[in-house]
Amino acid sequence: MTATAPNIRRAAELFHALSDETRVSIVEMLQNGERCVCELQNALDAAQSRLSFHLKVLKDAGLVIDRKDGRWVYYALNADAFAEMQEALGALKPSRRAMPVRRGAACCD
Amino acid sequence: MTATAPNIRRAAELFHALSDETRVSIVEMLQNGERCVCELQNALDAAQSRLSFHLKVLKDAGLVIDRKDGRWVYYALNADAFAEMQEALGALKPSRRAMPVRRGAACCD
DNA sequence: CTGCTTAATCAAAAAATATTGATATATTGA
DNA sequence: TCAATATATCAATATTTTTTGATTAAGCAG
Repeated sequence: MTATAPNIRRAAELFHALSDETRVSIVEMLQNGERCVCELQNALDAAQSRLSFHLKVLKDAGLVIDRKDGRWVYYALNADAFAEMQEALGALKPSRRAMPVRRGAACCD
Repeated sequence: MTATAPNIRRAAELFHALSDETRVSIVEMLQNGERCVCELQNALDAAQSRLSFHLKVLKDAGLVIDRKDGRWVYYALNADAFAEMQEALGALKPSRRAMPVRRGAACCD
């Protein structure tokens, strides 16, 4: 039992992709449609290679897709991955019938 | 403009809290009600100080609350933070009317 | 009190991530 | 063809996280 269930691994990967402010900002910018790297660069005032790095993290996690057009590369959000994330989050959030307090029984013996 | 909007910072903090497999596993265990540290320890087969560390990350982000009872400390999920996370995610996911492809206009000049 | 048990904290080491600056590749326009 | 532009990638460094092994504090049973 050293391995982690794949869904847990995947959930962590997805959340990890959004665990950084720069990446959240990128996603926020892409919220209303695709943008090329240089637009993001201007808007976020981030060095080119830094942006490239974060875009790769997002892309590896599947949260964005890219499309090359001439010398530009346009990035856009991938709705499927966001849906996947919502499911993952839904599966983790406290269930309606979780016992809030467990009286009496000791936990460890 | 060095500072990040607080909601972006907060979103990253929340996602960060779930960006690690151990922490996702902890949350999954707490899904059905509170557990004391030693129970988590047994179930996850993790060293005590390691678990304590991850519980602290979750607690600092507000995702869990703790309750001391005798020599045990019980941890439980905090529904409010999960709701907050769902909102954050909802705000980031592609909007229904996002232009999928922007034809024509060059991006940078 | 004394001795166990639970759990937090701390310091050091290890591992993973992020940033920077340089270089490489592809595309376009002159 | 040549120069300029957009972007990816790489290597080195810096920074942040995570793990580990003590140590500490508090609660409880004898």
